[in-house]
Amino acid sequence: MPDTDIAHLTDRFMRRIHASLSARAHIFDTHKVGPIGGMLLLTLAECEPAKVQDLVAQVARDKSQVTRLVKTLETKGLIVRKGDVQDARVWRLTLTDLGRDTVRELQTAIAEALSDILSPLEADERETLRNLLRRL
Amino acid sequence: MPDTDIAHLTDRFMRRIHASLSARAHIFDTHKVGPIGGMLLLTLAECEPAKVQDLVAQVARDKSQVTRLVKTLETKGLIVRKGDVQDARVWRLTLTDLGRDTVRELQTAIAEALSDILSPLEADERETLRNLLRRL
DNA sequence: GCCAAATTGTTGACAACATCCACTATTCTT
DNA sequence: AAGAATAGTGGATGTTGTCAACAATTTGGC
Repeated sequence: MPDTDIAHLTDRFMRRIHASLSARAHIFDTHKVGPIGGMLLLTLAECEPAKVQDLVAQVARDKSQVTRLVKTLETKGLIVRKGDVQDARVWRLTLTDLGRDTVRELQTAIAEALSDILSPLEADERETLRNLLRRL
Repeated sequence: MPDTDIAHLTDRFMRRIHASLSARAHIFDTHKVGPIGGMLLLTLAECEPAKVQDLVAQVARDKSQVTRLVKTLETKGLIVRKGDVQDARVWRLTLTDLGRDTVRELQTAIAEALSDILSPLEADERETLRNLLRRL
């Protein structure tokens, strides 16, 4: 019963991250990728070459949404789609050089924002937070 | 730098809560309050009688959005607005009996969803998670 | 080999949510 | 009393989320 407020606290935490990032979006989001577009790029940097389905699983969004975002990212020249040789249904997504640059910018921006927000926590506390979240 | 994934993990966590709740929304959300409408009711249950501004601060949303949600909650008969005696600009928001019932339903629904999602954590671990989040 | 079932990605339609800005009314400051 | 600040409302617009339908392809049983 008292666990209820965890949802509220998490929401507030997420909102702070979002606000902090969009506040300086004009600096790093030069391609107007948006929050979820950024997430896609970041996860793509770890799953490369990924299927659309991989991204769907990672970012936990509807596949239709991912499809559309992938399309806009492609037209912006940040990623490329190649047909898979084994399965004609799937597209293999990879980052372009431009996309990789964008990923680096995103990573430093997020790191800055989080080090700002997480400042009240010590290093080991952040570690336990990360571990707890990872186990969920 | 390695703190970057905390944002991603938190997002996934929040999405799981949201999905778990909307999956059974048809059971408890009889008045179609929606996620943020529910948040407003829950926080109102703790700040009563609250100003719109209080809710804005608590749920970290734009005030115009809160205004509109408050209006729909009022027309649904879940809350009532009374003019403040000391400050003619502010409205004092209170829950109706119907609203209080809804809050109870929401609380049990969220408790169920969270006990589901938080099941991999022990009780003391949930406690530390809550404490860490609260300090942010 | 064949067919039903499942999977992958795409698209449309629409609702919910978010953001920005302007505006009125009221209070506070000095 | 004048100007700045605050509370709440409303419009306009864009983004994100959800649902359902669809074609193309693969998979598994028989």
